[in-house]
Amino acid sequence: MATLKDVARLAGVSASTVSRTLSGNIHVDEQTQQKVWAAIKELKYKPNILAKSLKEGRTNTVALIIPNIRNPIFPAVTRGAEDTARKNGFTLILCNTDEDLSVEKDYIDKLTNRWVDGFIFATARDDSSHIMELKSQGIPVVFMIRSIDNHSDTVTVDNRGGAYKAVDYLISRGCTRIAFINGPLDIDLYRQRLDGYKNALKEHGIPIDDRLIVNDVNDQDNGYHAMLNLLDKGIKMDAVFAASDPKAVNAIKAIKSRGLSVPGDISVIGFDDLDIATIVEPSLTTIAQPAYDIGTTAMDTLIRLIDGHQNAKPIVLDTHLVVRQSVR
Amino acid sequence: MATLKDVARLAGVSASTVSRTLSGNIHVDEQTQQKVWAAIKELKYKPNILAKSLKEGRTNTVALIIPNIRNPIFPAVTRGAEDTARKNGFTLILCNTDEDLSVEKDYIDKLTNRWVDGFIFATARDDSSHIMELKSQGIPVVFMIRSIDNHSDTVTVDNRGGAYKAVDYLISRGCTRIAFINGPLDIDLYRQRLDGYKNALKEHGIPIDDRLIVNDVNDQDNGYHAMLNLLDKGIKMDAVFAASDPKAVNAIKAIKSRGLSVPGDISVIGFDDLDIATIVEPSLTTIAQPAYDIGTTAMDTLIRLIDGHQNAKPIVLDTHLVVRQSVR
DNA sequence: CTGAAAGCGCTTACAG
DNA sequence: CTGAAAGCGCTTACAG
Repeated sequence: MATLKDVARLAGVSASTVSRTLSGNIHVDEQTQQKVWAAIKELKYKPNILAKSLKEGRTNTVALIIPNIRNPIFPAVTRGAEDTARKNGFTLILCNTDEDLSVEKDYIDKLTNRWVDGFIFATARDDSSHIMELKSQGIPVVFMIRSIDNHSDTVTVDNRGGAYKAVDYLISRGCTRIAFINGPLDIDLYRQRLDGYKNALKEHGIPIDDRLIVNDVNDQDNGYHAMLNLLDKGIKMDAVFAASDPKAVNAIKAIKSRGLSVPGDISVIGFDDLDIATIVEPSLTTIAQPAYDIGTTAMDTLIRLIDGHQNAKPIVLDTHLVVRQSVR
Repeated sequence: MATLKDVARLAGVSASTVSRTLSGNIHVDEQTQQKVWAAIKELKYKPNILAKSLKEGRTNTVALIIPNIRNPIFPAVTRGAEDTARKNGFTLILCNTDEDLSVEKDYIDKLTNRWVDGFIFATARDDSSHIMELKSQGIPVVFMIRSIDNHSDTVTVDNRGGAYKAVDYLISRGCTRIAFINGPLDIDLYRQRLDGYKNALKEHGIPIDDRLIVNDVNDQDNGYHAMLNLLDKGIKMDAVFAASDPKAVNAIKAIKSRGLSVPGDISVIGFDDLDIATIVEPSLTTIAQPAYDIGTTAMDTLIRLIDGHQNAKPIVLDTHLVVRQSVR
């Protein structure tokens, strides 16, 4: 492949001049420019980005670390992050960890070393001290969807409020025995949704029954057996709040598999508003989060950080109720 | 951040020696190594991968270009590609084009310039001459899922055979008026599936009725209105073969929306075997493709290419019928 | 407006 | 086994 020097030689100028006409921010004589461009075309020259980045100390590349590419919420969020990255001249590297900490650490190791200008993490858990360490080294880091504490470079949704809305809606439809299928509590958003669930019950004077709460549902089973369990124990319930749409879909499957009907016997409400919410039957009533906007906002925040600005406050986006057929 | 030189200075050795103890393939005195490692630890030194790659002319990074991250077949395939990349010490950059040629060209421009050692494309169309040009420049390129001609570095599925199986099965269940909801014909796999569809009909002596064939269904609508149209025209049919699971799901939605039942009035069969096949009601009978294996095989093929080997033949993986509830 | 030179942070023949 | 030097392909003060 042709290099800067090859172009310079063919055009009869110095390497500096080629570099300058390429960058465009220093004046180069018209005549000279013509010769340079001609040489570039003839040699099909493309600058070596590695060399450029090494010199400039910046790659215009950012990494987005997601925990599970097969959970559709992440592709949805990714689209927003991608579009915003592109709009600002950044390339996005997408890394999927499958919730595996060692995979995540490998990616960080590889990418930290000047490959990328910054990170967005959608993988934070309470034990993510390795990410905090990155941050403390001065590497731009933004937390998205999940966060580990209240620092400023964070884009999340109002999980407490969203969960409250879900449960409040169920209660308004006459439900009083409301089960909660929740994710692992070492992820803050599940703690927050649990809070919202409890708050709503309390405010309506409905006692909290711990037997109705299942935390720590993992990604493999994703609520199917958790729901089956609840059903088979004979615990009375008239509704289920699932902390994500995939969990809600699995809960519906489980309920049906026991010969019960949704929402006839048990109402189900989810959290996300993914495509599957309109595929499952009955279609899923759920709390919508603005996936695309989460992505764009997180990327904007990261780019500001890379450009040396400070971000004032954590950003918390709103959720809203989408009523479909799964609540009576 | 600390550099090689900083480490060398602290350890009281030359940069060469640090580099050698790091690489591990040239003998360095035990004593010296100890000093070097101590310095590395103390300074928290991490090598600058940019500089390393520039020198070595290789980044151990590969790009996977996919057309639509929200179509679950691509996340599924990506997992396989990722795992194989990691196993071989490569980092995977995932790029989503949203079927937009200009986005694709931007990615190629940026990544070709030494960012990546090779590409896997799942985006090939008949007009993808820009990809062939990459190949002709000697850059390792593998086609996956979609291909543009029969060259060796290609991992696809037996689309003709798969489509044949689908239609053959419908016929075996007594269907004779079989509609076909297909994708754009400038993508080879849809031409092949069309071939398989026609072959199966011919072999069973069933006339081909062009009014039953809808090609060029795009990703936005993805079959919903195509199906509605077919229904509203009053064209008689007892089955639908959809060229992908998302299209099949949308066809089912459309059929139901007209008050007809699946499979009572119309049987539906898909192609993919994604999670949504078990979410939709009735659960979807479909032709399964080995998504994860496609990913691993494509990545293996690319890595062989990067390592300077030739790949003998195009790889064509098999499909199989998964019977569920959507065919009577 | 342009060129020669230094340097980004590595690796690797070349000597010893 | 180890060091000094050259070089990967760029960019950018420094001179002129």
